[in-house]
Amino acid sequence: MVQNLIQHINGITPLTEEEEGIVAELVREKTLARKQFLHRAGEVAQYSAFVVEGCLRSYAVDRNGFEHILQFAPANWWISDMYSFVKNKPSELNVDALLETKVLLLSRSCQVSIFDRIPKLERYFRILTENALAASNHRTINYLSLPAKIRYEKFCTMYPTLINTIPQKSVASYIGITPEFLSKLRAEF
Amino acid sequence: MVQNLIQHINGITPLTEEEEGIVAELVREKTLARKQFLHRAGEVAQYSAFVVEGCLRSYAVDRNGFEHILQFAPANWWISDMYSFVKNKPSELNVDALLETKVLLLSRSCQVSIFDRIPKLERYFRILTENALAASNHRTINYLSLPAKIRYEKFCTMYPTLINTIPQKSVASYIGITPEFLSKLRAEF
DNA sequence: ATTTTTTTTTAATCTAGATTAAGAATTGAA
DNA sequence: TTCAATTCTTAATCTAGATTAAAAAAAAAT
Repeated sequence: MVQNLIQHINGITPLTEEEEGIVAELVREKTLARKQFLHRAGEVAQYSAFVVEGCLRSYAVDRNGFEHILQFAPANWWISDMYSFVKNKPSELNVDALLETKVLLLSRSCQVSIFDRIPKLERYFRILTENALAASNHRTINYLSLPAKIRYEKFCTMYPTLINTIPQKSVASYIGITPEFLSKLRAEF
Repeated sequence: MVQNLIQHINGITPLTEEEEGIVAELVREKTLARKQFLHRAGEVAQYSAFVVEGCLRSYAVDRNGFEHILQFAPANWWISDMYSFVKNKPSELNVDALLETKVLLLSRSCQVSIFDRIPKLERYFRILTENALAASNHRTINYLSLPAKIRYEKFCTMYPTLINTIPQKSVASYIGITPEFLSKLRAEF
């Protein structure tokens, strides 16, 4: 389990064996059943989760009860409610499991305290956050400038694995359309 | 000029006088005329810019020639094409000045090399990037779950200063509607 | 295996917001 | 100032995608 995370970190900022040991002590393993929540809207997000196996999602529920997915996290991705996690304030996102999922949990206080002991980890998270921001910007531009059909096609090429593992209505929620309309788009091949 | 940046950094990770001196040597001052480009789509973004005075914007141009604004940067904000700046690849964004604007430029190579000498600066940028990602996530959720009228109202309360300094069509572009439709929304008060 | 729940499809109708086109108002440049 | 360019408004028409409703299909749970 922890080995997956260490490999991921080593791919960005190689650690010494001692540092690897410290990382292993910082995180806590957890298995989430399908539909089990990691974080609920209104609470303060205590943890950021590294997905070892399975898939999580974060999403908001609007005033009409519709869900809007912000992020999918398949294996080797981090997920949290960044706003809540960083500001230590309650926020609007839920995080739950789309499938049975194994995660490693890192609390914000652990994370922040480790940055002084292992600056490499501050670098690791700095780089991950830069990448996430670049990806988020790209998504925003897509959303502003492309019609639904092309957003769907791009989703398929971007997340080929997810297409076959998560329900189609989740894809619709992520790309910002209704499941009925996605069904219609797919019917046109 | 540089003093504005140093104050901004000190608000997040206080620097020693020596460190302040190093920062001052790293950045380059520049004044951009209204409509002057800092970065053009298709080129690699060499610089991240800290706005001292005025306002920049980043935007993409779609296949029909329409502009879609990703970010405004008024005083005390950083702006760049994060994807291009970080990956050192050409990207799809333009950055130009909405008004005459004074900026401080920091090259990626300078930035990265300074992280080893002054880890506080890596922390500074890590925190800024976390905040930017949280804000970007919030915008995505708004875009997925709120109608145009409410997105406009939120924009007005979020950026009260901008409303009176930038053209209304730029607001429309940012919130993802046409200028004609924004005009119609405003007519309903 | 059977039942229940969830997901997907289809189709008719509706609407938020786009498009097109002109004129009016602002702004900026010379 | 005056002229040219840009921005804003109004109004008619159009459309991508939403809504509503039901039935069909698939997946979970028992």
